[in-house]
Amino acid sequence: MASNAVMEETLQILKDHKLRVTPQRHIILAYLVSHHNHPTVEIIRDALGKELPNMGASTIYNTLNTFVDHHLVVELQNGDGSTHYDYFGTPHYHAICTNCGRIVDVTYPGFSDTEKGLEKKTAEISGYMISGNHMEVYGLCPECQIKLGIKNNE
Amino acid sequence: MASNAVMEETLQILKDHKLRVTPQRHIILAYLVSHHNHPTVEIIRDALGKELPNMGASTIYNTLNTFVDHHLVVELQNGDGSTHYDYFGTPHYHAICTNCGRIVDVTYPGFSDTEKGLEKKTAEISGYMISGNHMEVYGLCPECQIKLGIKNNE
DNA sequence: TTAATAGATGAGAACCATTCCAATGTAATG
DNA sequence: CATTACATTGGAATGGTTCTCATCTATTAA
Ligand SMILES: [Mn+2]
Ligand SMILES: [Mn+2]
Ligand SMILES: [Zn+2]
Ligand SMILES: [Zn+2]
Repeated sequence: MASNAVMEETLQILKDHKLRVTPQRHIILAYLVSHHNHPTVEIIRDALGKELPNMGASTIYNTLNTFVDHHLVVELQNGDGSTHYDYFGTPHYHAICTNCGRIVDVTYPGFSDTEKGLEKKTAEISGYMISGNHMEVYGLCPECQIKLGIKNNE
Repeated sequence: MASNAVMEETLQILKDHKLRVTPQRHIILAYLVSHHNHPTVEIIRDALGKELPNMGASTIYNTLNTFVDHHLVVELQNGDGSTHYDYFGTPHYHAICTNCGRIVDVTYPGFSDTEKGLEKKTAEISGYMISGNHMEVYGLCPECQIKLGIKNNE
């Protein structure tokens, strides 16, 4: 699906939730839809500073929290002290480097079944009414493996 | 396995890593081994205040971070702003209530296979050298379902 | 045992990501 | 237009965690 089709669809979700589509919300969402680097507030702020120089930090936090509340965006921690954000259009999970903090998307055929199975089992065992999940896998990214001399640079 | 056997075994792990077993480390570890309530630093501090009234907050943070570094303890966030800690003797994952923050342990026969499968797939796809994972499932705990009128109190 | 070194604790200061607040601005409603 | 509710902004406040450094304790060396 084209990026602007994704945008249209997502903006519609905001409207359906009776949220106003302000310029700030629009450009933050556009940034997240088109970048999958799992940015922090600071990175978003720097990237959008030219388009909306006066956008307050609290607006970015408010906006992202709103997106999270409506399940458009997920929050991630990689140990660097600040929260990372990710537009969650396509189901996936994350591999996080324990050395440099790099976060990469992962999915595979059948992942959805794994996920559904986990949620179903959890509901049965815990009695929780399940609304979602997060899976994270930790390890050394390929670059750090080389940097730390664990793997040879081929 | 008896609780003090678990303690002995875990203290040995500290010694193997050439870490000193101080009174502070001992009682914090004992607390975590015998409580599975996923406490915060504040809760640990209150609980142990009678045994070691002068224990500094920084000591608790240092100690817990050390345990985390050596994979004896895992950190959890439930959205209340502070980090929760969990002695991780037996592999399990967590169901977290999105309303009240309650964290409960979950496991089931075959969970280990699910986990191993996820790690293996992730290594193949991402090239990461995997060292661990975290799985969390979100939803409403049974009490909150009743409290919010979603489920009847039977 | 004593001396030297490294490791650990504790009190409080500092940090800093995030939230809160009050004032201002703007969109929706009718 | 008038009213109301929603959003943005900048700055202040918050608070969990880390940092600093003096003190203390365990370990090792002599
Ligand atoms: Mn992602
Ligand atoms: Mn647990
Ligand atoms: Zn890395
Ligand atoms: Zn609950």
